[in-house]
Amino acid sequence: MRYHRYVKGDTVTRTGTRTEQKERTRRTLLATGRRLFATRGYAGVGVAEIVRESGVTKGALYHHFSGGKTDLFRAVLEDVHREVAGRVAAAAEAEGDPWARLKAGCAAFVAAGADPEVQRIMLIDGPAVLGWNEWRALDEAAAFQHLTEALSALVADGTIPAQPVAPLARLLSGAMNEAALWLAQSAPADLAGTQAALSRLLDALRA
Amino acid sequence: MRYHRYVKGDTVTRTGTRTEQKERTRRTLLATGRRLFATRGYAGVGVAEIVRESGVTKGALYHHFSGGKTDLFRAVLEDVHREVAGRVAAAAEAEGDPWARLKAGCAAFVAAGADPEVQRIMLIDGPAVLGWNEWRALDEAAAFQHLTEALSALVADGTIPAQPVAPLARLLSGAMNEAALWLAQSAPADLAGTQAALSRLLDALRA
DNA sequence: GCAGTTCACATACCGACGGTATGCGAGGGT
DNA sequence: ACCCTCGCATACCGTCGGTATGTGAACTGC
Repeated sequence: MRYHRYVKGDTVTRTGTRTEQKERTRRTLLATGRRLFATRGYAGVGVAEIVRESGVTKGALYHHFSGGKTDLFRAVLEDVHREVAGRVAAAAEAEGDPWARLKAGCAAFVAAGADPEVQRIMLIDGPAVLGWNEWRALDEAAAFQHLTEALSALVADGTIPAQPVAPLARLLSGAMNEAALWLAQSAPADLAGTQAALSRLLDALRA
Repeated sequence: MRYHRYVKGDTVTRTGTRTEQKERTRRTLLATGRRLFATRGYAGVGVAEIVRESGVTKGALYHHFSGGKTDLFRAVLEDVHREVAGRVAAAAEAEGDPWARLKAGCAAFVAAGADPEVQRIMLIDGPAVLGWNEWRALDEAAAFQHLTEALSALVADGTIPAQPVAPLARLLSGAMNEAALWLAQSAPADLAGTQAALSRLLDALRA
């Protein structure tokens, strides 16, 4: 029941069954990678540093993420995407009518994206590291889907004039991405102004 | 009046004065870098390949761009930004009234961004390589400025309700960036739909 | 038109980094 | 109690970005 790591110099002792330990190592790598990627960017951090701060070696990293640094980043990005999507969904579902849901979801997205940690990973390095196609696929499965659904509902009930929702959703998604990027590196005073501008933009969509 | 390059094996002969030759080398490096960065991305191309295809060595590259690969990319990105800004300005100035200028400029930007070469460099790798702050500064000096001026004019003449133009410009800029990204990797049929959605979004801004 | 200087490169070399092949030893099934 | 599994550790390699130094043609002043 004890996991004894094979180490040359000293002997590191770890606890738990093998699957527990595996999961713990994986989570540690994900957490360390996320922290480092967020603070210094994908290109600015090496795998040596990631494994060092995780208390493991490169062997462990490549065992869990066969694609190496890129695979680890992908996993981190997926986590971030899920987290943001969760926040957006929670904010939206707290509201009753479709219009309020849309505005709450958009505000939540901008607020979430304003987190610098989310930012650098999701909006800056994500497309560059994985390529825009793969990044888009991840986004599609996360927050973007909520946006499309909300817009569809609003078109269905006549709040927004009939039109294809897909291109509109892309435009709004891009607008909010940019808003989040701006907020992360400006005075917090701009948050109100940006949210207000977004709110006006959304209001303008109503017939 | 002849420039004789010092080479071990064979002897490459070049023509022109020293400043002419310098400028030619610089332009060649810029052109090669732009082509390679556009097709395979910043991380996907090495300096060895750039200088090989340029017919020079690393010494030349580091002589012209002391910051190395990053500096070359920055210079390429500035070129691309200038080019896009030029296209946008030309399209806008061809129109008479401010509203038509805005719409023409936006359409031109989306069309320009749809060029995959512009795309990868300006919208994907740009922020990741140089950092968002520096990227933003370049964009600010280029196409983004035209957008802000156009919006200011429309607010001044009452076409658009009075409001701070800066955050609105950022939202629209982000929307158009995303639109361009989408267009570059989708069927050309989507261009019409996206342009239509953007047009509707802009129309919605009018009081 | 010649001597000395400049400078636009070429060459050689280095450290760092991402990736891989292999070894090991504690779980865990039988 | 045995052996196989597998989650790592260790050692090693190729590549790549960057740098220090050399070189000779283009310029400068006399």
